[in-house]
Amino acid sequence: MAGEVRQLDDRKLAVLRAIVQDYVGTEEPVGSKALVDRHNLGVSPATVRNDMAALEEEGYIHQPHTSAGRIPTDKGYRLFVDKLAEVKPMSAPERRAIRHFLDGAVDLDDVVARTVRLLAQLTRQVAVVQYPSLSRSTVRHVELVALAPAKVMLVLITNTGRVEQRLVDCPGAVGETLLADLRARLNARAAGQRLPEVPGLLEELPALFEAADRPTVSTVLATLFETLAEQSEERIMLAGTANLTRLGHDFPLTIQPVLEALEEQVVLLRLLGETADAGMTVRIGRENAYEGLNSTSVVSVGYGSGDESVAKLGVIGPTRMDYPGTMGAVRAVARYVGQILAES
Amino acid sequence: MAGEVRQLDDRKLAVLRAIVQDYVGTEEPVGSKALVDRHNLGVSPATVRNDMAALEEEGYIHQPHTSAGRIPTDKGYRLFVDKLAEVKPMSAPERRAIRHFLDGAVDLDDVVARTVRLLAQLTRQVAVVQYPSLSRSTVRHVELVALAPAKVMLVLITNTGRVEQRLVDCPGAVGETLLADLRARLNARAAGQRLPEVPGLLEELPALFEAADRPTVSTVLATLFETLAEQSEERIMLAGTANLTRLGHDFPLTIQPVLEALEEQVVLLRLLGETADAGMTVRIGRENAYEGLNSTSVVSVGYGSGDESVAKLGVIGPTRMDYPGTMGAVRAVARYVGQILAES
DNA sequence: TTCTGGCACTCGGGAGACCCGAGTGCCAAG
DNA sequence: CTTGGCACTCGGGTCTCCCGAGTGCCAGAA
Repeated sequence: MAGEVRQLDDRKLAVLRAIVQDYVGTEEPVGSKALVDRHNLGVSPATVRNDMAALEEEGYIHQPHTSAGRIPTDKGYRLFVDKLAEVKPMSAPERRAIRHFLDGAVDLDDVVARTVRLLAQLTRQVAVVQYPSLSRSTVRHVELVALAPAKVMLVLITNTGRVEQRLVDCPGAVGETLLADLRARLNARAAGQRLPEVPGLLEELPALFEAADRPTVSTVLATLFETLAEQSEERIMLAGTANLTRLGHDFPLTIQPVLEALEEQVVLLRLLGETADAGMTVRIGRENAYEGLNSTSVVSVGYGSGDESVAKLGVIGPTRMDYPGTMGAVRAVARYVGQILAES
Repeated sequence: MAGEVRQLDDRKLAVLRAIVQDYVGTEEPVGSKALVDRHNLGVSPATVRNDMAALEEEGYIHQPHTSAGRIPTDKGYRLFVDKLAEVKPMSAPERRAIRHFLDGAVDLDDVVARTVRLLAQLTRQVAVVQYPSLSRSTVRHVELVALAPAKVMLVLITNTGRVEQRLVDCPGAVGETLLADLRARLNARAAGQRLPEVPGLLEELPALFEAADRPTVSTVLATLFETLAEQSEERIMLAGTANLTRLGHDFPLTIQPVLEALEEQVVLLRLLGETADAGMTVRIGRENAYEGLNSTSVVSVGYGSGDESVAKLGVIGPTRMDYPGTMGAVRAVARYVGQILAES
């Protein structure tokens, strides 16, 4: 008993796989008879019952009540996902549809909006897409534009195609030469650098200017830093909440905390933040830190324009979900979004 | 019978008011006995029953089944809202809380985000805020910035504080003098004008430039027009979907279409679009065009920085809602948002 | 050993039967 | 016009009963 991990033989694994598949399909506890009927396991129900007893002993499946069929536990799903399931690739028409749908996007926000809707539609679950985070992206260009004597517009362009702008109220009038000088120096130091590192690189910049100009320079820099900080607050878009209504019987109890979680961007961000940098992450039931999501699973993956993943996307659904299909859809969508980003 | 509109006497109206109030409070059909107990109408239950029969005859209330209490119909709520309800003003502490919460906003998007969450919290329903529409706002400034020989950044600033930018790939290198010239002419014609009118005003602009420069000018203008058009696509933010779970018994049937409606920005936009320009609009039950919202009411109002309303906000909840309170909250929030916008 | 058929047992949940009580409509008297 | 009285209705909670899917165990077969 203590610490002893028994090896499950192949047939027991096959039984577990069958249980998961049937349960996901029917949403009803599955019994030994039904199993042998629907999968040709080559053994009798009695044998399956013995295997089931063993699986239950090990905590992979569970009986709602005596004289009912079995349903997989979180641990059972975990084993299924880790060992028994093949990610189901999208069919060619599906891939074409994804491609086509995403190709219509006009700008970054539109890509994200389309992605999230697409994912919700494909998986028939709740889809979440985190925007490309600025913290990993780099400065492509900083532009300064005089709008009025003491008003300057600051524009930050990143390599991910994001453009952010701010109006700066300067302490005094700003000459065009000063502006040009500042712009040149800013870009010389910041261009190509990662956003979070920029403030450090610009620290002694004011010292290079004449004393009279320093307040202006400092003001502009302060606004720039603010923009950098604010924008690395990551944003989230979601879709498919209506799919929650298909959850089933214990409905109101389940949906309430989920909806609440979905409204808390912080929760969602943390959820996606736990995604491994490489490969797909599947968090099943109680593996999710947030307890409102204890009966849901989260399938998430990083995506990005190059090899590097700059942001995450994923799907939230009941633990009783079609893992192979969902994982296939998530992976495919992430891949195509990456391609789109790389092209633009 | 035919076409004859009977005048309801004061007591019948009082009975209707009491029915609405009680039903909103208890969510249960209200009977004659309970009514006289909770409101001192000065008459006996039997009398109330007669009045109820009359009200039912006129279609203001309705009996789920014989031997049950009455519940208001859409028509009943309509009469209640039009004639019987006073908008309930927010209390001083509430007003202070609203003010305080909104004052923390850092930019326009933040104002909208805070507003929608605040409204959801105050009303405990689903809140919807439409962004200040660009179609009514005017051009404050158009800026052109050369980023690379053939790359120009176009920035549009509106009087509502919105800033939109686009990168323009020009057919050839763009000189600084051309850019300055174009910028000056653009602003001379467009500044202060309403966005939808701008394209018309700039029509013959290319003709004023030398033939060699015209392709560039046209390209820039095309992008500008595109930005104007795209951005008058109005955007929407919503919050409080978790409040839908408090809807009650016939739950899954009700919530599904509502969630679907909420995901369709088009539906929401149309919904808010039906808001009257002045004053508050209340659409009750089947008065809503979209049939998924047949058992919900929408309370909406325009808001804006000046007298003019530039956008709409509102609340979606069950027909059985607290109209005076909801209307009070919606009005108060709209007013404060307007003030915030006016200040910035 | 491992599998299989047989068998007694369990128990969730659906189908009826039943009853309570809130609420009604109507009527006759005040 | 209002009121108290009264017979009637019927939704929905409770209780019981029963069915059948599913189980665990055991003894015999492979």
